[in-house]
Amino acid sequence: MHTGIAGAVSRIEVSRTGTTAPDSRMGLAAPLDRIIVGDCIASLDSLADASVDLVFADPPYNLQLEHALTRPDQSLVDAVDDDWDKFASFGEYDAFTRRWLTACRRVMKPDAALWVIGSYHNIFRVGAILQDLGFWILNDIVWRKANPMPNFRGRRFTNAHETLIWATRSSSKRYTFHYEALKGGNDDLQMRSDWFIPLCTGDERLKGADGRKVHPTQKPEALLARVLLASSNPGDVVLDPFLGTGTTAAVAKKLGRRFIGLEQDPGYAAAAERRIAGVSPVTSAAVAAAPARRSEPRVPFLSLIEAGLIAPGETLRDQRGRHQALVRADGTLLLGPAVGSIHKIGALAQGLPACNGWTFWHVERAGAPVPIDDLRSAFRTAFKAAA
Amino acid sequence: MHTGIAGAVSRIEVSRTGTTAPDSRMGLAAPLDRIIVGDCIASLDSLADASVDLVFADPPYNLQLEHALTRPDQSLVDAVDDDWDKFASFGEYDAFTRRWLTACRRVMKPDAALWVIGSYHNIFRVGAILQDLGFWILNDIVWRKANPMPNFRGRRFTNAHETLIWATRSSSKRYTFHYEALKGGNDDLQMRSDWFIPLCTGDERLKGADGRKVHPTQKPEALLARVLLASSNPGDVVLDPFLGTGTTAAVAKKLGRRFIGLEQDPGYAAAAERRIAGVSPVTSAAVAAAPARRSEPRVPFLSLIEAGLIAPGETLRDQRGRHQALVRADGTLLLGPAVGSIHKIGALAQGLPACNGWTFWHVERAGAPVPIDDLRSAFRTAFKAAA
DNA sequence: TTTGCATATGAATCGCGGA
DNA sequence: GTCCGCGATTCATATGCAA
Repeated sequence: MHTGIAGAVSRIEVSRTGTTAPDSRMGLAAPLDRIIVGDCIASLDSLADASVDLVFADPPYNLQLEHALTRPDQSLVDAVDDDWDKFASFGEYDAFTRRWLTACRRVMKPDAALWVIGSYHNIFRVGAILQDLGFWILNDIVWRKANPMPNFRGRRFTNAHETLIWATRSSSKRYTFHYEALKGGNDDLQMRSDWFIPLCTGDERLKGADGRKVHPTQKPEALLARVLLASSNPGDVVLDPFLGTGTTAAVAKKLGRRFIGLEQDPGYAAAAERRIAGVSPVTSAAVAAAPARRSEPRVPFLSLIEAGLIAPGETLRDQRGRHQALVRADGTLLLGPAVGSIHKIGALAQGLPACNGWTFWHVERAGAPVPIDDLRSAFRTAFKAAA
Repeated sequence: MHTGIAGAVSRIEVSRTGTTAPDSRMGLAAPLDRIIVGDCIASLDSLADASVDLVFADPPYNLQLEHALTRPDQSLVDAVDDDWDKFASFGEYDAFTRRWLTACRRVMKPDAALWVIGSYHNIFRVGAILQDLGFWILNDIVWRKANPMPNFRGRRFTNAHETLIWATRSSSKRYTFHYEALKGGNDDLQMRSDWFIPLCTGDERLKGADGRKVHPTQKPEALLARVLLASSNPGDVVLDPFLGTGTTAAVAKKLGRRFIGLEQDPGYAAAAERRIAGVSPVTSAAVAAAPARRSEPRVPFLSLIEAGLIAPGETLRDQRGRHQALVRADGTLLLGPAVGSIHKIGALAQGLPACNGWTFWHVERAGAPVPIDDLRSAFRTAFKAAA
């Protein structure tokens, strides 16, 4: 599937703004916004420990595996025990998978995440090995293709999807996920695990001088964009160990992320280089981190009283006026004999184990109930303006 | 999760029309249209070689739940915490998987096929072991749930699908696939690998005397119907090694297939028996693929950006140009310091409690304002076949 | 009878930061 | 590292009761 593009390239500087990442314990500097041409494992081994925030991998389909699988003799063997000779090709693919995943794991920061995309030929093996290595699967995602190639012989279902696995380096709880941003771009409904995205065609598809596609499995930029928007921040370092013609790098540049691209094939790397050079980043306002409720500064309820937004002695009620509590000067609430935080007293009032007091309690303003969360927002706005 | 159903049952005859299959090389008769209560492996070992045409397996998923989960309203999610789903390690789960798959393989006819359903917790392991044992994967199928449980903490994508693997016993090319029937039931389009089917709820869901669900993971009959119609013939013997409350058997009976059901739990088996007794086979003329249910063609605003119909950084305006907002790369809008969906920001701009962003916002095309709803229509038209 | 509101629920690996 | 408390978080259906 090679075209006539480019010759031997040992290292390609992709961007004039390329810099290096801070030294790590290994004392090596990671080359940012560049493509490293060479063996994937060797290139990974040259990177510093804990230096990347996100990995996106589109690993190769093992040709040897394909060849071995077409052998006609498997039906003759009534397999109960493993026959090494028979499964040698799977074993080789597994060993390769284990090597590159292990190498990726080393260069990932502790809270980094990894994405892998594959089809039924390889994704089950990749997923099982991921788990064996200690990665922690967060979701499997289905890329539903808008326009898949039909099954010409009519012997199977149209292969209309590919599978992505999203996993953290370990089962530690911290990872990047822009939940609210994705929800906001989806009619205020949380984004599901099935994504409907067209194939990479038309102008987006890289063509050689002969008009033929440069790479057989070029992924759509829309797919990478959703991955990067969901699970990385502007400025994050995104590593693609099988860069191909550079979709990951192009989208990373467009969205204000840094990238490290590894590619064995100089032709692909050269095509990727030219492609990336032509990418203009979108404006920072279009990609700047959106304010998430979780990351907003904490506001003690007491601050609202101190700011005069709520008076000591006022009565708080729930939306429908079924529960009420008295505001004390110290920022606690009084309900019968009980004194406690807005959350504790809200939970107590409803007989529930927990409660978000900010959204549960209301004060009366101009004859209508106003959530105290609105007062908190006003406080934050005023505070920001003052600061 | 047991209900008060039934007591000890050693073998349950489900149908008065039950017969036995022809003797095999092992000289054992397979009990047809019956449920065998007992250990799955032992029961499989009691069946004759090469005696079944199709296997459908819904094995334990090995879910690894760490804590109780509550909905935002503090109600408790009734999770799958049954003993039968607990395994000490991946290694143990793998060994279990290898045992039952190997046992199934023996009782499958040479041209028989097998289906397994699972989630990301187990399906990668199952798929890899399938391949190791010599099964030949034909497709992986995605069951897209119409009404999945949301992700209550907003920490991941909604887990909106499960995966099925369809595989033959070996790489032999012969297997049953009713391509034309499925195509006919799908508006004369090839049936794709992503199926949109609702959860099993309402009257179809088996309830105990206490009104609670009998089985935590009962599958929808529509799913089994599509599987059996696609990959089996009337009169074929369908084996389910994890019958549960009998969906496979009930659909098999309805569609004129024979079944062998294995179930460890006498309570589940008894419920299945009663259920199956109430099933009437449909006339053979009516045994055709149920029309595919089409998902609602909801289009995320983000998809318009991904498709290049709107560029990140563009300005949206209302019809008369009195309000404007900036399009962000993630499909949210930016208005002053506020970031939110097209609906939220539309409402904010007008000072209204709600707004339909699709009709409110416009982009400029050829010097004239175009509602973004028109772009959505264009997107739908371009990809309507896949909805 | 119809309409509308309140409630129930589904295979789920479902916080985070400061002390 | 652990502990503790704040406070963030849900969608499509089905059903039952009230008006």
